Amino acid sequence: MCALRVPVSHCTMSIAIKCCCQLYRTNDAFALLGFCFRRSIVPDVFIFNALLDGLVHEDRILEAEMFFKKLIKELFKQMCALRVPVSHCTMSIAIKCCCQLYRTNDAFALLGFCFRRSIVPDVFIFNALLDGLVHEDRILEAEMFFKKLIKGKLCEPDVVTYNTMIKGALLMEEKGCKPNVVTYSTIIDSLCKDKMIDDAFKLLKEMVFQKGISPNVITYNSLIDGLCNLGRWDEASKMLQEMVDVGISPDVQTFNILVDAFCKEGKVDEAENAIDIMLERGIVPDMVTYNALIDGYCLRGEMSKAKIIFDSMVFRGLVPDIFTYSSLLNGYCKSLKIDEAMDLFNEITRKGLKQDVVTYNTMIQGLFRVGHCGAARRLFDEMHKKGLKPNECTYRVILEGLCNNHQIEEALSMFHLMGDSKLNFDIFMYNILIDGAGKCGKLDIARLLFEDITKMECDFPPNNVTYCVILQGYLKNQYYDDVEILLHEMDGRRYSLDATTLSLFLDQIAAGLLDKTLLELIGKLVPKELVERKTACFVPCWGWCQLRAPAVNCISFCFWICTCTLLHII
DNA sequence: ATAGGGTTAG
Repeated sequence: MCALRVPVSHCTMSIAIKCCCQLYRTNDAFALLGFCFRRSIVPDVFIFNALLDGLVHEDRILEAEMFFKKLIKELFKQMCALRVPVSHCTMSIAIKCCCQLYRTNDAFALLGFCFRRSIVPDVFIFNALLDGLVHEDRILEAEMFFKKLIKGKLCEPDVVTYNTMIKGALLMEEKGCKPNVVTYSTIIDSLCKDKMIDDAFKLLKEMVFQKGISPNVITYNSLIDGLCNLGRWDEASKMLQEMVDVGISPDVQTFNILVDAFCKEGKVDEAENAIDIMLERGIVPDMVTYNALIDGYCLRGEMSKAKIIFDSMVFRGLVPDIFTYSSLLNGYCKSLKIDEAMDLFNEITRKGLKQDVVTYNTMIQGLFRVGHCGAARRLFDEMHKKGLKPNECTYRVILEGLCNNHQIEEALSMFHLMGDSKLNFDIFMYNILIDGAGKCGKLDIARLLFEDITKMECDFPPNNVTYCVILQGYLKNQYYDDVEILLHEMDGRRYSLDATTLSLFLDQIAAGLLDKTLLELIGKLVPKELVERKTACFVPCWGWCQLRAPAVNCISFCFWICTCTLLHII
């Protein structure tokens, strides 16, 4: 193969090694492993397993044991010597390998290696470790590790994590150690937080009907919170009713969940209603209740009402905390009352409360909004001096602020600085910059950034927003060459157009800048749920269409309706 | 032992 220049891939080696092992020629397989290293082919868990399996087949158990112990050390030594980079992927494979071989302790040692090498473990690595513990019947340790992951926000658990934990709970029971309402509530709560509410209900059913364990007020609160966060209001109120029916009284936290959910939806009246019910039931609103309500008014820019709630809170003897001030600060900033915001910002320190990264982020954003870029930057420096570490949100706010104030070059240099400091920059940051560049008329920059993330091996592929903002950049700058390709790519990725992008398309088609044959393709990119909405709006919509673009025929009728709905024209 | 407040692109 080498003589014929047939490329020898990882797959080839994997097959060859497996083949040798099964033919009782493990020594030859080890020779091939050496070949892998020389060729910089990184062996994976299947290759290691084949080799170990081969040794075991040949009854070379001691060697297998030794091989395994050496494996990790040797592997890294060889890899380092050959300058094969020890990547995140290598560690992931090695850890998984250990776990599957009932060597979870070794796997945890490797986790330490990760931290020392500043390789950030991800959900796959944590899942492997959890699974390893469960496999070794170390369920309690698994449960502790799981809680540590959640509390320390070390990773976002995924469906595999939960399946492992559920499997663990079942295994626990088999061993005669029964999981109780706390075990189940812990898992249910994490499922709810991750919007996996249907799985949470599946687990609830299992808990109630198969294990005979009754949910408590905490279980209900978690479920109600999960439903509210998904906007599934009917089910949330059903749960609330069910809770009362089975004789569990909603407590202050239950109401706080409801108040907070109403406020976030902008339904402050309903939140006030909930507080009235609360008072009728003799439940005393606490700090969290007031903060939620204040935040609700601030989000709507109703600062005088927010202030009234603030006063009544103080009247009731509650001392406003950093959350209270932060909401008010956000409210003033959002309504562009920058002097009031600044006064409040200074008041925080006077009241003996500590400024944190959130209050700084809010204030910096506010200053950028009114164009006070210098003041915003000074605050950013001040934050540094105080030893407060800027987070991803800080950088987003600054990038967006600079872009909106036409300082795209500064934004770019800040972005590169972030890259050097190994801060996590993600698709959000790219979207902000692409959008900003497009708005500043720097389409070349927008295109370069877009190319950056569409070329192979980028950690984060462009998302729906990326496509929308790059398209907006193209349309605003009347550059149409790639528009159709981009739309096709969006279709292939099942992405959809948002209201802003749609309206830009509409306007330019109506103005004759873009060919109307694009409409069919655009129509495909309108979210389906909108197509099904309100047939009653057909008539006025059609009239509006003809008024704005008489040339449009009915191929894209649905598209037009959706556009109108999106733009709140009907 | 398990649950509830503040900042975040278009």
